[in-house]
Amino acid sequence: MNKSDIPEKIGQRIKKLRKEIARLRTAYHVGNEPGVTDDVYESLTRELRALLEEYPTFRDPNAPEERVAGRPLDKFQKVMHHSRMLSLNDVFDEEELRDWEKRIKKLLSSFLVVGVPSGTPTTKLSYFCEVKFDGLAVSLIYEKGKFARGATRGDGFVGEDITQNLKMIDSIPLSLPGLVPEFLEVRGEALLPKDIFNKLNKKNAKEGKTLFANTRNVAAGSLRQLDPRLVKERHLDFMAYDISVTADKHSQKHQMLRDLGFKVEKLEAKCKNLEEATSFIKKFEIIRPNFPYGSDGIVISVDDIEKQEILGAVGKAPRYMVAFKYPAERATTVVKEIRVNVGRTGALTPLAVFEPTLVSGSTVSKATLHNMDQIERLGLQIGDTVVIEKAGDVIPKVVEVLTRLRTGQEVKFQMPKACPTCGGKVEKKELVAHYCANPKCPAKNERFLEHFVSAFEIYELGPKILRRFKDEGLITDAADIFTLNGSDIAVLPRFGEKSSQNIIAEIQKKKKIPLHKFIWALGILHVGEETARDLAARFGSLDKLSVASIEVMNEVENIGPAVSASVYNFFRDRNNLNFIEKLKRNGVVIEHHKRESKSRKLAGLTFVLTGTLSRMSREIAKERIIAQGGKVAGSVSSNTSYVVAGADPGSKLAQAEKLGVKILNENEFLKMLTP
DNA sequence: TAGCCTCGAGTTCA
DNA sequence: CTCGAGGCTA
Repeated sequence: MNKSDIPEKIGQRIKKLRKEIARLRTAYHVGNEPGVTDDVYESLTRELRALLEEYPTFRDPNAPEERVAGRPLDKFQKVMHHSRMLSLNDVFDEEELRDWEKRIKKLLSSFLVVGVPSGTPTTKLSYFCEVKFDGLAVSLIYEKGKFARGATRGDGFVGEDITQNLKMIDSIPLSLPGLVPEFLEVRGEALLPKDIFNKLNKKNAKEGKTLFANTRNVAAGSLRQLDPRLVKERHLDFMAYDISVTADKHSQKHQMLRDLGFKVEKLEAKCKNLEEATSFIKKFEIIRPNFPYGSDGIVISVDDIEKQEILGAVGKAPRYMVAFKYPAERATTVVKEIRVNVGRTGALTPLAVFEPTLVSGSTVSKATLHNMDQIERLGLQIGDTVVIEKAGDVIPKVVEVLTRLRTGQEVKFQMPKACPTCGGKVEKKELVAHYCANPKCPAKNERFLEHFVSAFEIYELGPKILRRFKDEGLITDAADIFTLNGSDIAVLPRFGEKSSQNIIAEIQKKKKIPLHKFIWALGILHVGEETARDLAARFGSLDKLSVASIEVMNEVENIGPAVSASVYNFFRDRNNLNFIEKLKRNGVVIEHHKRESKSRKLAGLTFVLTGTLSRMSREIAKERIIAQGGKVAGSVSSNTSYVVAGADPGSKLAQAEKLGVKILNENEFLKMLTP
């Protein structure tokens, strides 16, 4: 929200947020409604809190966000906890973590060292880091070594007695070995492993039932079941993290729990300082996606229990412990503007611009909306609050519009009637796409230049440099690139002698180009990398291709009427022929298509590459597969022969596993490549 | 002619 | 990565 917004608007936003948050809360508790996930709920709550912080006048002691936690349900017996079950304060980045350290050090110094003025940092603090599980906090009571009672956290003071259900969890010991205190309390998290969650959802999908949103919902839902047999079927797990015995260090308690036969996560760290804690946080961030249990963060505590006691708790959270929360997978934000980009073909693509928002570890400020249809499907208007996520953890995507948060001030978006860059006429071709009809549109030309140099693999010429060359009048079309000389470039500010020489050398090196790359570079409508290869293989030279009839082209595999017409028309256009002539004049040499190489050992096989290969780039891997008669596809299907998985593989690996496609690691793949 | 599969084109952030 | 559309197949 903008600071210049008048308070009245803020007040309305707060009201709307409160209402929607309340609605989501009941939907979650009563109706098990999927769709909107916890992330969305939390994202909205965060906005509300931030607004209230800035505009405290809107605070309302009776508002739902001031309530500490949900009330215990009536179905189960209520039990009083022996000591309050605290929850944790959250920090969302390193800076907030350092602020926390500053606060506790200041507190400790004023308590510990008499005579030292408060504010002086104490000696070093050591920390303990552990995984924060995404489950349900549970307290277990052991009397004379026997499991006597177990309860949920409830509101922290009073929880629900779910002893019967907890007994169904195999990893909760019913009796403890050796000599143990007469009364013992163990705290930990009841949760559902991810693989069981996935199986459960697969089964639900098969039976047409609604899917569970996440592992925590299942764990919480299961433990609320009145029939313990249902709980047994769910195969819940229990991870312990605290025990009511005296110890010097929190880390020692973990060891005691292990000795007593509790399951305690192995991944933990004793840290000498906050830097070590941060590196543990970073380490787990990488592991997290493949971690067997759901987790949304790391718990960092002051390891020394004596110091913990000095620090104590404020409100419902201890001061000696914080939860570092990883950024959510989904977040909400407000669409400020819908911008329109012009592509190489003149296609107009709308782009949503919104307040920079942290999602899945990076700050996102825009997302493509593809086309008008997509906007209508979403029902998106400018000013709407939307849910965003990152598809495959990379590309931002608008998932949904929260129409309930509308103020009535939203503005409907319309495709411009004129091209946003050149003012040219906009035509609606086919069903959905809009195009700028002006052949001289500067945006179109720029996109074409970028495409052209990337097909020629002239890596030194990025979009920014191309643009400058164009603005400075060094080039008017793509063919001019090949007659550039070093002194022209070196004149420009911020270009040195060396960098201009590099650019020139690179361009000269790339003058020779294989036929298929050249065809691709021309940017013929419907002719991409693959089709260009097919054409090159069939016709062998540009001259033959340029005179080919529609009928002959139609005979080529994978080429139908739309493509052949487009190619045919391209070579009947005088401008295009002139352009090709100019390229040749300027020194471009088109290598004739080489006959298939001797090795055809990969013929008939289709590969899909995912992740990073250590010994070669993806581009080279692709070339080598094709050189041996194989094919490379972009996505995994039942037709895929092999998926080659490098480091950090993407979702394609999971897809391969699902479809039972064979997976190769880099070494196996290399073996297959060498004849 | 419907329903796959593939390709093309446009896209984001660090 | 995603959407639309071209090409192939049943």
